[in-house]
Amino acid sequence: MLKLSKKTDYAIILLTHLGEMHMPVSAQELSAHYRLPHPMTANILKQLVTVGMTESVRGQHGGYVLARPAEGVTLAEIVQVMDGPFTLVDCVHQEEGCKVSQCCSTRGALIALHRRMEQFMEETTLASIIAESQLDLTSQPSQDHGTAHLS
Amino acid sequence: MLKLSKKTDYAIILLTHLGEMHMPVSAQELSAHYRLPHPMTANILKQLVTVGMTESVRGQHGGYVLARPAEGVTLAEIVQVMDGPFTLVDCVHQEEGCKVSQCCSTRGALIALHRRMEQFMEETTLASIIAESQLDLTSQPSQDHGTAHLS
DNA sequence: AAAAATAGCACTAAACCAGTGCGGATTGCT
DNA sequence: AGCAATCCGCACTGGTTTAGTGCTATTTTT
Repeated sequence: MLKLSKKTDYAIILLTHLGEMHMPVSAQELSAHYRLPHPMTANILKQLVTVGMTESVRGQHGGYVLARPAEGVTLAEIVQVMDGPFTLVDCVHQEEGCKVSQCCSTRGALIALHRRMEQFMEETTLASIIAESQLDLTSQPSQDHGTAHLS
Repeated sequence: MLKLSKKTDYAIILLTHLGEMHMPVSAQELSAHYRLPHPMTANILKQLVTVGMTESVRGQHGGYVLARPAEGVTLAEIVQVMDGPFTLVDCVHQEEGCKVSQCCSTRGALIALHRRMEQFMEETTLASIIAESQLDLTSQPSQDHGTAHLS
């Protein structure tokens, strides 16, 4: 299915939240705020620590902070960490072409789509997500979830 | 996982092939040519008939043909038929916003990515895939028919 | 009648996803 | 010192999806 996994989706939401804060936020708070199952939230945050995207503060009033500025965290990286390497179709990463390359006409088109997605995800950072959401807040409260700013 | 299912991938390949031919091609021939499991191939082609993308010719020397000109069959449609509706994240299709919309900053960016992918898939037709592959043909003398991991 | 092909079902094994649980370590507060 | 909040690391489970298989019937050509 051409779909982000829930874990990836959650990770994006959580990281974006951390990017807006400048003090540790606990898994507890995050799961309550977004109504996500607490163990899920905790697992995701733990995983993000192990790959160096967040840092943790232990003990009471502890929590998580972004390990790097929000400008430096791309959507591509988040997807890669949570979902594994992005591979629209397997042959994208088979450098010498698939085994039936001389009769398969579709590789070019699929790789083109793959590249476009990849590029968009590379360009989109937590900072740009935050910036866009700020715009929406000022213009319209809830209709017409502003789209095109990133396009 | 952000990936096309194998069935979708196979469908694209098979339809592209049919788009290049102008006579019925049997499931037998197709599965042999691309080294795909025959029952798989047959199932996919049958499914494509039921949704009106291909037509079948029964009996000896029968097979499948495109039901419509290759210009009118989009990648979006194929994905939709084989994989179900394209939904990068669930909230893309929740018109009134997700339950935490007022605190979720990420919807805009994900919808932007979704729209881009959708647009590319709408623009890409079997005809354009075929056209592109014709260009590549000028430089591919590979002669390897090992296993068929095309996707 | 035999052969080649599609039609329509139903089934299975394996992988993956989403979510849960628990015992332990670390820190802050009282 | 003791307690509570919090992170840490690992393992487990139930359910869904994917990929692939099988069988019987029907249609058409030779």
